[in-house]
Amino acid sequence: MKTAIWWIRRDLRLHDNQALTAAHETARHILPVFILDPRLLSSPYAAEKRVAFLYAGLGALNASLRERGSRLIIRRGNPLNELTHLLNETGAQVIYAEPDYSAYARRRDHQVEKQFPVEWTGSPAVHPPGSVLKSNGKPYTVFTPFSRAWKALPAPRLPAKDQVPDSISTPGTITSLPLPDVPPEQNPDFPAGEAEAQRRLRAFICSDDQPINEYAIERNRLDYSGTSMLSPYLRFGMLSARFAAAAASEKIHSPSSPEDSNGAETWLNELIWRDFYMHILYHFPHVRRQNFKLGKIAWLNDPEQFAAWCAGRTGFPVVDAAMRQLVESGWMHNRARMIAASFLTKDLLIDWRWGERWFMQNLVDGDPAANNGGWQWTAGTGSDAAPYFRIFNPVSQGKRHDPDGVYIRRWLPELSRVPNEAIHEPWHMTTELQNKIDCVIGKDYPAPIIDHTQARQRALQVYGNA
DNA sequence: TGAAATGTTGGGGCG
DNA sequence: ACGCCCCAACATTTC
Repeated sequence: MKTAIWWIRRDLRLHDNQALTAAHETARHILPVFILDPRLLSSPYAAEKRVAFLYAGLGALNASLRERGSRLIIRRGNPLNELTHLLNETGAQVIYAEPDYSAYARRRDHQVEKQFPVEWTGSPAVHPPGSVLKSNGKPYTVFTPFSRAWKALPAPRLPAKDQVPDSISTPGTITSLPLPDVPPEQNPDFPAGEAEAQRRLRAFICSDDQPINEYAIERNRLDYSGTSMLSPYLRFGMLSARFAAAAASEKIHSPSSPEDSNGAETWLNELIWRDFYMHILYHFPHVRRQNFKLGKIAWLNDPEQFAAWCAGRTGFPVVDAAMRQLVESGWMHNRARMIAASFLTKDLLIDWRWGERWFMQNLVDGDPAANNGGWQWTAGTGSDAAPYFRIFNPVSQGKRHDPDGVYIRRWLPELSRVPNEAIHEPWHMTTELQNKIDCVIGKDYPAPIIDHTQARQRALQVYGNA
């Protein structure tokens, strides 16, 4: 075979890339193609920061392709049309691509495979949807048995180091749009590209301090970077999920000390949750629109309260810190995601879909499956969701996971002078103190927009009816 | 990967 | 020594 298209979608990497490997093994020439799809780039769920991260990732991928004598070909438009043009221009005989699982992606890919020969290979999941099923052939809807079956599959193994082809031949005649401009300083916390992803993975698992060993305990701390912060890289496949899982498995089976496997186990479990939600979205695509379970919930959907939540002005410090972290940095600690989501759906009784959309509009790592799964979990409407009566108390969550208010002060500078005793409930400060530290509640920082105790009772009532 | 309400236990103060 | 109360600490149940 002469020429193959490597259609890149959410696998912006050369390492452990099965589509690239398959193309390289069968074709003399490879066209690495990325199609900018206006349907996705201007969708109501698109996020400026995520698009910037994607563009920066395309730049990084292009750079490593150039080191191998190749380059990235950028097109813009409807993917079916663009692929038609490319196949006509180049005479390529086959397309290699990694599957994707959202409803839109599957419709798109189905159209393409009806017209052209496509070889689907690899997966953004560790174990692709369809590969983890109950003995009756049906998908799991409960996490624990899912994870048991997942772990019973052959463990993913680290691919050989020399697996990345050192030379990729790409015809020079094919035209490409220029690489999209990356707004400067857009994602300072997340430099794009697989080199950075690999560096972070190594720092997390292999470096001297090995944060993964403490992950079981420290992952819940908002004021301490105990998480891997790899989600954006996994989202765009700058890190292969299979590669990450293999690294975690290796750590579990040969830990530096026996108690160290605990952290790696816990982290692997999070990768399994990621797979679980991809499988759920694949088997039950309607979850993007509807509750997986529970009837209709009588949401209040107050637009002003929603705006306050989005802006981080609810008057509950840990919630507001989380929401400001999201908007300012494009990322939110997972514990904070649960706290913020519980507050929106339970305390404010606002439809989880509103929160889901806001997260998608702001998260660098925003992924339809994981984000939807997380929201339905917290709302109590998902498969294997938190029970409806599990309602987070924003004050006690703050005290437990940010005991000294470091996280709160990091994102809410107006509270920087509030003493530790009051940092989680600043409305308890005396007016004298408020004046003295120049942080008047209701002026410099909002008073709580609801009474949590009453809101909790109300949520139990409303959810009880559903 | 909750939190609040309710129940139980046991030590210590005290008459 | 004993019974009684209080209440913190822990356990269990409920939402």
